[in-house]
Amino acid sequence: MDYQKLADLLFPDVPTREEIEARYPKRCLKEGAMVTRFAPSPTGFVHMGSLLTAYINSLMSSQSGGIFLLRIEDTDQKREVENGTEGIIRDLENYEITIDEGAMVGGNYGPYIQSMRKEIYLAFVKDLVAKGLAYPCFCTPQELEELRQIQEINKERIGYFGSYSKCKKLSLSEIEEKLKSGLSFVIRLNSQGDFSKQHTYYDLVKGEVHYFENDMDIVLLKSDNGLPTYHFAHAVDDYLMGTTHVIRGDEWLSSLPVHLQLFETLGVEPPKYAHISPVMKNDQGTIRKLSKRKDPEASVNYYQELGIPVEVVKLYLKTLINTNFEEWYLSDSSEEFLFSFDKMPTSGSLFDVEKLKSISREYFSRLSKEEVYQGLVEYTKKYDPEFFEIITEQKDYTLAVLNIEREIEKPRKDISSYSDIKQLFYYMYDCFFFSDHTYEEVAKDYDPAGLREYFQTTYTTEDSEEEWFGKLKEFASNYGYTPNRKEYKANPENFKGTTAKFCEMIRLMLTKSNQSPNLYDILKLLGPERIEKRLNLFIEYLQTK
RNA sequence: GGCCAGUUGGUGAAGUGGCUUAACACACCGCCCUUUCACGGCGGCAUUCACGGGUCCGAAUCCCGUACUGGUCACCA
Repeated sequence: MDYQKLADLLFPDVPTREEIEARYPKRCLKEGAMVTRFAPSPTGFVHMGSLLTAYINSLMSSQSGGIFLLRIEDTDQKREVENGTEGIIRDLENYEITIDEGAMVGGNYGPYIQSMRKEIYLAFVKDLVAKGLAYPCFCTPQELEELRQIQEINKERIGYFGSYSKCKKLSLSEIEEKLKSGLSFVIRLNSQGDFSKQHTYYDLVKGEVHYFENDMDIVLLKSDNGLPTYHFAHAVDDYLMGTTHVIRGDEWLSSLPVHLQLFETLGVEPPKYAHISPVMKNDQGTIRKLSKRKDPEASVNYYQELGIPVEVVKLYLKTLINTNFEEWYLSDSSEEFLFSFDKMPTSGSLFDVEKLKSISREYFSRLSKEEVYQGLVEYTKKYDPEFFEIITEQKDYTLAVLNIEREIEKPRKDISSYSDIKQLFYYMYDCFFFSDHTYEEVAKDYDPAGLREYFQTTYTTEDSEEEWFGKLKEFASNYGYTPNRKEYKANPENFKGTTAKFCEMIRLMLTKSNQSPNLYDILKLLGPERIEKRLNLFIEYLQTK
């Protein structure tokens, strides 16, 4: 068979492989620099699993001084979503994952959208056909279905291979005839693989994996639009784009033999592969992949709506990528942390929102009041306009509120998201305090007279915290609240309660809640006027009880 | 169903033949500190690494089998 003739017949006006290759010179990067890529379909959004993949790719390239590129795999038009690419880029931007080159960003190895690379794939396919390594197949979906059924009945492997590859046996004139009659065709690989031969591959994450050579004549070029299949596009693109490391989900592990074979057939070096395990979820006892459709926490927007900072999600992802990262982060080490493939988990890890929130609390506790304020402004602007108004009108006051037990050696760790803040500090704002909330349970023996007297005679805004507390104790003590717990425990009937009880009243009066940060700070910030109003309300409330 | 991979507390996991009476972190529990809640401190939480067998002086670590979980078997990526 004259393969060159066949190639010309099939693809008359297509550039040569050499012409294409000339456009993609070898990259000049320093030793060890990784060229990685994120290659999603343009489905319009990035979910937690793909964000993790993208992030690992980005991390590995940037820490090695390499390139991270974004390629859009839009060879399946059925999957395409309007503005799908923009959505992906927006999500990556939100997560501050920098794309060095790629779709909508540009670069010297483009185009980075596969549908725009049609002639490139054609050139490579033509080259393979001319070498007898690929051939046209005219089998209809019905024929393939029949073949599958036969193989199923015979308990054979399913696929287009060996003696089942009937189009491989077509003569040139037969092909010519079919073409003339306008039959549509795909281009298949003429597989040289031997399924009985086993090899070992060293995956960067999974370690040694064993596989058999591929002997299936897989489809390279699809019939409908002349676009390549994923497998072929992957080989061609990553070769031309100079990808050194393919980091992808481990659902691809089983097609690794095909991909390795494709690179071999093209006569080029394959990239190194790292197959990462998916993020899982325990769904009422069954463990499965985190699903965008079923799990709200799989959506990257979920965290933005909750007000969990991007940095926190990234921090959490980093702990999933390499668990020793967390130890490093907590240790405040000045040394740079380097991620490594062999520390990545080989089996899927469960996504733990509790852990993420804990990381978030730690993160928030390290922020300055300005940083929290800034983040809160951005968050409320989008998700809570009412609160936004209030905090921008009362900026300095809000700053002071946010600084309660912050910027000290052991700051509070009770904020896990921007949406927590309003709930945590509502009582610092009259508009919320007086409208939305009710007092938490009130003990029967609260003594409003004592409270009133305390504020009339003893409390002053001038005192330092120690002075304040000293005076409070003294006052409460004279009023029957002992500062001595043991004494109280021994003879409870002799006292109205302990200092704690007295503080409890103040706290309830100020916040309607029986838990809050340090009273001293709250009193000071609220100021005499607000205190007076709250005192009156509280006493009124107690009298109705 | 075939093939491939994985399986260490409630969770993420360290661990690569003796330094492991299994690190660290989250969660949980107890105590201490204390004006509440947090924070912080101290302690508890796997006598055992899915199960069964084997190799070895010695196994979570190596080998075999079983179970379970996941992935994959498209002109989808």
